[in-house]
Amino acid sequence: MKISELSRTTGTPIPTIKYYIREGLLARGTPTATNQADYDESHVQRLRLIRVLREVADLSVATLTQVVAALDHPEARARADHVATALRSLSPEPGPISERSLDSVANLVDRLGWEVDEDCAGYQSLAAALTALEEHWPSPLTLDQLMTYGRIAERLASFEIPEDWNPSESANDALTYAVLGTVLFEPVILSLRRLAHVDRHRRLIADRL
Amino acid sequence: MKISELSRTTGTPIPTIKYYIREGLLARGTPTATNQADYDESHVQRLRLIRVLREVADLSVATLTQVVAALDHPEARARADHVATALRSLSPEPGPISERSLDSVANLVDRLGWEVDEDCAGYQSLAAALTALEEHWPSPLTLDQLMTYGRIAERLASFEIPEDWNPSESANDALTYAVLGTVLFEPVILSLRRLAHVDRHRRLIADRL
DNA sequence: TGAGTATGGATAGCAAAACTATCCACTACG
DNA sequence: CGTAGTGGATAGTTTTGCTATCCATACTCA
Repeated sequence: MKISELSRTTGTPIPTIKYYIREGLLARGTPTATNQADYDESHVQRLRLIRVLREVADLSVATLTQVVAALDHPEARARADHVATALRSLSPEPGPISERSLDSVANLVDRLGWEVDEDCAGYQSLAAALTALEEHWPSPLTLDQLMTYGRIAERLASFEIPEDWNPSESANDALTYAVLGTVLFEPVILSLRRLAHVDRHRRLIADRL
Repeated sequence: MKISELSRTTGTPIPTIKYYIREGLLARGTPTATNQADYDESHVQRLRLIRVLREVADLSVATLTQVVAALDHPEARARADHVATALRSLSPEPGPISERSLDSVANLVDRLGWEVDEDCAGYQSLAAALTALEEHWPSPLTLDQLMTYGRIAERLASFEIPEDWNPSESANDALTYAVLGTVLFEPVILSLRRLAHVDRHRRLIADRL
């Protein structure tokens, strides 16, 4: 497949494709002559992924570099760790983290019985989020409140990854779907929460009259 | 209070403050001479809010324009609508929306018994999120699955806005807290979900051995 | 076979966003 | 009185994410 066809099937301008190649987001085609290279299905897939992450999830090219590094680097580790690494690559380094928040997270994870690594997806960004909360929100979040959030997250996870879930054939596909699922489902959850808040506000105010 | 003090107490450089004023995010000080103006506590508050929304939530200045418009524009509408408007201003216009997705949202809201406006916070962005899902995720989301998400969102909302919740004294404070709470708590929820996913992956893989 | 278009690779240019710096006429303060 | 600070305007800077141009070569098809 030539670059023009790659461009046509993915709807991405040729200069943009060249740019992604320069930035290392997309592999070079296999060269067939000094100025000729061949692109295949894997390029189409990758390019589609890049476009979704850029346009739907609004990830920066710098973050995408991390993501493709995680995808292309299926080292000899357990499958679960892969997913953790891929997901972690989605959030470009978190803000400042306080000791207190880090303790809270450790405590929470312990009490929930989760076995997660300290540098896995969500761990540091949760600590950063709690630090921001500490700093800018009037009342501190108690461990009990955090536990409630944690159990809701558990409920979400067990609903989203059913008991009979099977990892895809290829590890690469598994990672791709983990990444894609994360960025596609998060907006759904957040929008629903906002909607639920609006409804609850309305309800409580109506009750009061 | 002079601008230098405003700068010192909020840690924002003077040129940046001037920039925010130019952009309409911050009110001008009350002039006391041709080149002298007075800033007060409300300026400090607003500036702090701006910094949190910019640095923690990474909102664009354009979006902030919407937010402050919502905050400064407490028209004669019900309190709940205010909150809905303020929250809506947080998500700068959503991507493409399909008919199907819009129907799904209407259906869902109906079945959940929510009474929310079609142009309130979350409604359009949920439709956009579902459209993206339709387009980029292999299996479509059934209404039952959506309902499950919806009920989890309800649980979240009723936990976060307790029965005895009281709107703050001033409407402006209420809106500010609604906005601030939204951007501060969303990362907590998303991080926890990612953590829960990692744990569940690990668990399922462990079970399989 | 040769005219015209396409290709890969490099380099330069561009537009938006979010500041940042400079300037100027003035004022406030010690 | 003089030095530092101020409000307002205008211009410059940096980063990001593309686009556009160039050139030597190669493919395409009349």
